Amino acid sequence: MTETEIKKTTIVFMGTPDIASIVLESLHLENYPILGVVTQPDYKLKNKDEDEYISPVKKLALEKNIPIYQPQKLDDDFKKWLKNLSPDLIIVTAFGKIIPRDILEIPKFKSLNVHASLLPKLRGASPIQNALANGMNETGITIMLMDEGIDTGDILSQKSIIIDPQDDYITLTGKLAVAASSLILKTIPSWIDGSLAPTKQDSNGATMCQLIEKSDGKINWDEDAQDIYNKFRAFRVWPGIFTFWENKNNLQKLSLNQIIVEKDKLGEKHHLGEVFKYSENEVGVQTNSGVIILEKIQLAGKNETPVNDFLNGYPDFIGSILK
RNA sequence: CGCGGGGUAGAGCAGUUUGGCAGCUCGUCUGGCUCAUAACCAGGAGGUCGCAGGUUCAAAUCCUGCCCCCGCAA
Repeated sequence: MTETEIKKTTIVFMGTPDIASIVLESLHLENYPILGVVTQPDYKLKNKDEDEYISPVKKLALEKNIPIYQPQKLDDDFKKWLKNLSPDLIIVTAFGKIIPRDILEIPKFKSLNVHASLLPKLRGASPIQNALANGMNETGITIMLMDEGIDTGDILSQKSIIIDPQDDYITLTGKLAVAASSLILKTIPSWIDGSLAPTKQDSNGATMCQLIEKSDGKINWDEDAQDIYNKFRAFRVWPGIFTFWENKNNLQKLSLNQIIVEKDKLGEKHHLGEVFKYSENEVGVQTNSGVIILEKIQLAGKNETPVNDFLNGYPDFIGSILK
C-alpha cells in the first residue's frame, strides 16, 4: 500500500480536552480526511450569563469546518450517524465515555485509542494526574486497539516521556500531546498496511486510576511535603489543593494556589499543619516530613493573594493549625 | 429566579449587629540613627467607603435598585 493510499484513510475522531484537540490538529495537518468529530456536549456555566463550556476539540472542528456530533448517549441515533459516514478508522483520545463494542467495530480498520500512560499502568480516567500525584518520573503514550474493557486493548505502539520534577499537569499534558501526535502519525500507516502486530497487555502489571473528585484536593498534613507537592502538580488545573483554616470561629476553605516544597530545618519541627515563619519572608506549613512554603493562597469567597499580603490582613494566620 | 462570601488609601483587612471624628498591618515619601540594610526611631502624603436613589440633624453603617469579583453546587 502506498503512502498516498494510506493518506486516504477516512477517520472519525472522538475526544474532548486539549490533548485531544492537539492530536486532532496533527491528523488534520497531515491531510487525513476527517469525516467527523465526536465530542462531549456543551454545558452552560450558571452565573456567567453567556459563558458556555465548549470542548477544545469542538472549537478546533468549528475552525476547520469538520462536522461535529455531540451525543448525550452513544445510542442508535449515534450509530446511524456513524454508519452513514462509514469511516475507515476511529481514533479516540480522552473522549470521556465508554464506547460500546459494536460501535468500535464499525470501521474497516477498527478503532484506535491514544492513552496518556504506559499501559498496562494507569488504565482509566486520569492517567496524567495520577502519574504526577504518584510521583512517577516516567510516563508516556500508548496507542492500542480498543476493546470493551477500560484501556485493556492490544497495544500497537508506545512512547515514553520523562517527567521533570518541575512538571505539573499543564506542562506534562503539553509534552504528552506532542508525543501523542507524532506517535499516532507513525502508527496509523503501519497499522493500515498490516505491518504492525498488536501485542497483548500483561494484566499483571496493570494499575487503575479513578475519576478525580473535588475532595481529592483536600490536603492531609500528616503526609510528606513531597507527596502534597505532587498532588499540587497533579491537580493544578482542577480541583486544586485546599485545606481549612479557622478564622474567627469559622472554618473556611483555603486554596493553595502556588507552593514550594522544602526540607525541615534542622532542629525545627512544628505541629502538623501549623503555619509558621519559615524565614524572613517565607511562610511554611509543617507536614509529616518537610515543609510546604506558601506563595499564593485564596480564602473562599476572596481573590487569590500573595501570602505576605494575606498576613497584613490576617496576622493571626501565623501560629494557626490548618486542618 | 440554584446556595453563599465579598467590593473601605497602591496591597491585604477591621469597622456595618447598636447610624455620631475614616481605622489597622504592609508599601510609599521625608527626616533621623547606622559602615550598612528588607531592621529601628520620628513625621507626611494618599479615600467619591463599587454605582444610583431614598430615610435622617447626621449614613461605610439603615431601606430600594443596579454593577463587578469570588467560593460552592451543576
